[in-house]
Amino acid sequence: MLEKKISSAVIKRLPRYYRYLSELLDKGIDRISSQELSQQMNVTASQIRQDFNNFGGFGQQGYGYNVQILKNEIGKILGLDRQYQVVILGAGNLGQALANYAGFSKRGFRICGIFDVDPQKIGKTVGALRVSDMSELAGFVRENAVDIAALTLPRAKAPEVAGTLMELGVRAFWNFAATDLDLPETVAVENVHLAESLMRLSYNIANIPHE
Amino acid sequence: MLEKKISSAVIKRLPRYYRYLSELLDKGIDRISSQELSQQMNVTASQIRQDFNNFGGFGQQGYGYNVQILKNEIGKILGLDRQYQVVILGAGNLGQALANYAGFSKRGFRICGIFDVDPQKIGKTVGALRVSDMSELAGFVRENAVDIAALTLPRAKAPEVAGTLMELGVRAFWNFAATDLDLPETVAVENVHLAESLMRLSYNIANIPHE
DNA sequence: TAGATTGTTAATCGATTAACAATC
DNA sequence: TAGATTGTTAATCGATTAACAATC
Repeated sequence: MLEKKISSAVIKRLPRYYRYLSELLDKGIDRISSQELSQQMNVTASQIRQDFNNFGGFGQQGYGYNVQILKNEIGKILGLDRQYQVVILGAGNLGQALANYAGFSKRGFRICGIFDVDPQKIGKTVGALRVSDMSELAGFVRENAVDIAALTLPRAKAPEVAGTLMELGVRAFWNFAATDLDLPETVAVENVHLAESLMRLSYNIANIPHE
Repeated sequence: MLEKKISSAVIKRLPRYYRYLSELLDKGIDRISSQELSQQMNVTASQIRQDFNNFGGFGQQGYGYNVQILKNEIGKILGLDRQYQVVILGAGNLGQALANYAGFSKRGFRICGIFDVDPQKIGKTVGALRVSDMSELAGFVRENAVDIAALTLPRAKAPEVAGTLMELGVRAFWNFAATDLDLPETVAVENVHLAESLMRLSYNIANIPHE
């Protein structure tokens, strides 16, 4: 790709735009200016226009933005115009919660397998799936063109399992394990470190303004 | 407080330092330089020193940092030197997963209640807790000095429940609902928007370098 | 003392905001 | 045409990196 590199600050904001645009659409609003949107989202209108213009400008002078078009374009940028096959590694509480969450499949993220090493969990039903033995993983990944692996297993096991998956061709990791994966640049890693999130919250408890 | 305002870029990095320092300590390493730490964490040594110096400098020239002391200091900054009473609002998959996760209580976050409106769920056992009826919430919060509310309920209900909790004196919200809460500056809000995290991952799938 | 490494100032880089000409 | 609002350039602000004097 020869397009200008988009800064990660911009990418982080796109899903939030997408959410607000979806809500506007649900309310039947089909047109919005950067000014109005900035008030609803609590950001500057300037930033909104700069962000959208990274991708070529979806608005029209004197009019604003068409909500449906803008939402679609941002969806395409985010890769939401296709399906993804997702496997979950680790059938603990969090893995089961992800497997049961219907919202993901609605957005094109199809959870097609869930794996564990614990004989107590293997065979158990989670949502529409049956928990498989980790030993069946390699065959499954080869047969099912898996796009994304969600890692909801103990942090000690995460790097090794991620490495195996990478060798099997998986190119994206949604990492819930409390460790950094340190994979090559050619794979995508998105970390969700809940413990770190909770620490930021406790920091803010002690530092909220005016107390 | 008269201390210099710490930028949120710094705060976001503190929990990761804390994690690395904990791991070093587990390995029996009791001393580290910004240089060594920078290599392990993949950041610049300069940034590490700048970050720590926001809080007064915990190192010693010619020596580096004492891992135990540094970890303790960062822990204190993050507010990890005390206990927090946590209630979970919404006993769905995610609420149950949080309630069952032992790691939080190890760090001083004591989950003391879990609430739902669904009669099917009320009375059910989750970890060591029994799911309570949302109608008992007000009394419970008043009696238990609740510090943090984890919101794992549908986004449509989140703002109203958060408002109620705020009136009851809760000053911190760990928000898993796919919406912005828009509460006053005097309360702390930490958002965990899993759907947005997944969208960033799918963006990166289409934009990993060299493909 | 000599060597190492911090604390801190200065330089650079990047992101955000402001301003306005272009244009629907 | 007149008014509105974008796209885009320029100005500002803040965060990161580099450099080095202070000091253990």
